[in-house]
Amino acid sequence: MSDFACMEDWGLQAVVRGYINEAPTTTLANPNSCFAPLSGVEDDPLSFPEISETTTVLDELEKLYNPVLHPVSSQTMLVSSISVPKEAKKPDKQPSRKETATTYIRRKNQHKRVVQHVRAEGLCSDMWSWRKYGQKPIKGSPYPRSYYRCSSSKGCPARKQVERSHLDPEVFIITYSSEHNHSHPTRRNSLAGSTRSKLPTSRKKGKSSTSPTAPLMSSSIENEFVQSTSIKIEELEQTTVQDNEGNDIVIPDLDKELFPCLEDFDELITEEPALDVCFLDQLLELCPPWFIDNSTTTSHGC
DNA sequence: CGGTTTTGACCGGCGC
DNA sequence: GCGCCGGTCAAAACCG
Repeated sequence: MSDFACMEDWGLQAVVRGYINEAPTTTLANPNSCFAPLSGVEDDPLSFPEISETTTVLDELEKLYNPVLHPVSSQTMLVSSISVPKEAKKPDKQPSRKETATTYIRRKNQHKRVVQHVRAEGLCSDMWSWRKYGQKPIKGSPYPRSYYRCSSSKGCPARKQVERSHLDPEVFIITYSSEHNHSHPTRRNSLAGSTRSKLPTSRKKGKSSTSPTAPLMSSSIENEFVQSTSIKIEELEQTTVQDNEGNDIVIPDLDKELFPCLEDFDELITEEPALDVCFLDQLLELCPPWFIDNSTTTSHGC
């Protein structure tokens, strides 16, 4: 029986609110980082304003990014990424570091971190290949956290942490740290070892299966998503979404049609948080003149 | 053979 | 200084 059989009813705001209520000074950024290497955004002075009142801000953000998020959502990417400021203020009278997302995030290796809340089926959020190098039980959460490093290139400092939200097991919290020092891989290096049995088989050497990390979450399920990332991305030649009237709209492969390389696309979406304007403005620059001429001023029809 | 996952041990930061 | 805890290492096993 699948762990995700009942994973249908989680809403965007529920996820984001749940997080932000715990971390009131978080900053939204990079909402469509589905394609992005998730470079750190807290250094960017153009980052979104700080969120204090989550409900209205989130409502507006949702409206703001609807045109962009909808295609992303259709690829099961659900929620924007959240960047935690490097110098998270120590809240007054906060019980301890283990209580909030902000606190446990601001330990060592704090250069650039981007946190995503993604539903299980949305874990195909990047095209890098990752190698799991550790798993730890996290205090306060029934689910362990898995640690991945980029295996696309030797020496790549990129890291990724995946854990399930203890608030809702449907939601995976993905934390990226550091940046890739190489270009996007076109294919995974190897699939060897990536399709092992989901059920934890007893290890031959008598290593105890009573590890505190073992039964808490079937990491093989999580790994399956992580490993299938690049494959799923490769399969995304087109994306079909529905407009307000329920008509299917085929979203062209922007990477292939508009951007000479993915890095250009990454720069666009990481450098310009105000996607609804800046991103599309730059997009328009890349469009042929005849296309712009035929576009209305408000539709951002690209 | 070359890649992966698993998992116990170790290290270092942080709070008390 | 001590203990807790998160992050990483590394050996062993697994997989194509």
